Amino acid sequence: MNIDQILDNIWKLSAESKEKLKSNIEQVNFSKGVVLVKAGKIEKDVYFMKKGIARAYVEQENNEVTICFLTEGETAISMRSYVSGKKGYENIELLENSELYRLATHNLQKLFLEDVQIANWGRKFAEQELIKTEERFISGQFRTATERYVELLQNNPRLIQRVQLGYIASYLGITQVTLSRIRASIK
Amino acid sequence: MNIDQILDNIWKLSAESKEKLKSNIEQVNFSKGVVLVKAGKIEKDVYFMKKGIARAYVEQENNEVTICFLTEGETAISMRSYVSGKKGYENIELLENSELYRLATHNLQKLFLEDVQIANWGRKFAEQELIKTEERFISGQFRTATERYVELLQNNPRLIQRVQLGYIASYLGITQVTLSRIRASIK
DNA sequence: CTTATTTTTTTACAAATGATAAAAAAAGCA
DNA sequence: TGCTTTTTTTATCATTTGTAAAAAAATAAG
Repeated sequence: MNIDQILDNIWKLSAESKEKLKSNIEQVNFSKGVVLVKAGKIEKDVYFMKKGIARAYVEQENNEVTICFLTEGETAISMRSYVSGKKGYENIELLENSELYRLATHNLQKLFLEDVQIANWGRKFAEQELIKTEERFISGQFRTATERYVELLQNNPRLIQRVQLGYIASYLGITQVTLSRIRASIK
Repeated sequence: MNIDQILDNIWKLSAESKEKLKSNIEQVNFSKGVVLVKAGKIEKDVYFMKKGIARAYVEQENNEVTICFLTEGETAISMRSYVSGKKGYENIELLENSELYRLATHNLQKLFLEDVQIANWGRKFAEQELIKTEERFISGQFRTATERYVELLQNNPRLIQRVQLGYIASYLGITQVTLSRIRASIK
C-alpha cells in the first residue's frame, strides 16, 4: 500500500497540505526480527507499514502479551511517545521483512500548529486509533477466547497463517495450550 | 470543575479560540438515573462532567459490562457517534444528580475545519482518550482482577464508596461473587 | 419501628483455564 | 537426506472462576 493511499485513508488532505506532509516522509526497509519500537524508550518516529507484518507486545516480569498485529496500511507507533513524549510501554517487532514509511514526530508536531488541514488529519488519525482500541477492548470484555479466535479466523485468516500460534494465544489473552485445545475443539 | 479548567486540561487555547468554543457550550443538569447516551442511537452531543458521576456500559444478550466510570472533568460521549456519526454501542447513565456542559458535535466539527487551534484541541482530546483506553486495555491484559481491584481502591477510593459493587465487578470483568471473594481475601 | 426491597456475602458444585511435562509435528539448515 | 531446533498438540492435575441459590446486611418505604 503506497503512502498516498495510507494518508488518504486517514483524512483527505488538499494537494498542497499533502505534499507538505509527504516531504517529511521517507521509505525505509527493515528485515524480519528488527525491533522498530522499544519499550522504555522515547520514540521519535512514526512508521506506516507499506508491506510486511509487525507485532506490538508488552513484556512484564516473565510473561509477554501481544497487544496487536500490524499489517499493510497500519501504523507502528509508540502511542505514549507520540502523544506525551514519554517512554512507551510496548515493543514492536517485524515478523517479516518489511517496507515502511517513516515520519519524525517532531516535524509532524510543527505541521500540526501551522496547517489546519494537517491538524485535522492528526485528529482523525487519533480518532481512528481510538475507535480501534475501544472496539478491541469491548470485544475482549464480552467474547470468550473461543469466540474471539473464531472471529479472527474469519476476519483475518491470512494472519493466522503468517503468525505463529504462541503470539496469537498471547493476543487472545490465553496460553498456547488453551489455544491448541480451542483449535482441536472447533474442528 | 468549571468549563475553563476542563477545556484547558485538554489543550491550552488562545483566549479568542476558547471563547469561540465556549459560545457553543451550555450547562445542563440531570437527575440520577437519566441515561445521557443510548446504545444504538446516533448521539449528537458531547457532555463534560462538571459535577456527579456516570457509568458507561454495554449490554449484550443477558449480560452487561461496565466500560468505565466518569467523574468530574471527564467526558461522557459515544465515541463512535462522535468520530464516525454512527450508532454507538454504549449507554451512559448518571449514578448521581449531575451538572454537565453540553456541546453539539455538529458545531464542533465546523470549528475544527476553520480554526487550527480548535482542531489541535480536538486532536489532543482524541489522543488523551486514546492513551486512557490503551492503558486500561493493557492493564486488563496483565493484571489479575485482584490487582486491578486493589489499584482501584488506592487510586479511586471514593468511587468504591459511591458505586455499587455489581458495577465495579462488571468493570473489572468478573462476577460479583468473585469480587466478594476478593474483598474477603484481602482483608 | 417494622416491613419490604435492594445489595452484598457466602456456600456448594460444575466448568474452564493454567501450569507443567512430554510427545508429535513442522520448519530450518548443513 | 538427515539432523537440529522450533512449534504445536496431548495428557494430567491443581486452581480459578462462574452459576445458582440461600443467608446476611444495608437501604428505602410506610
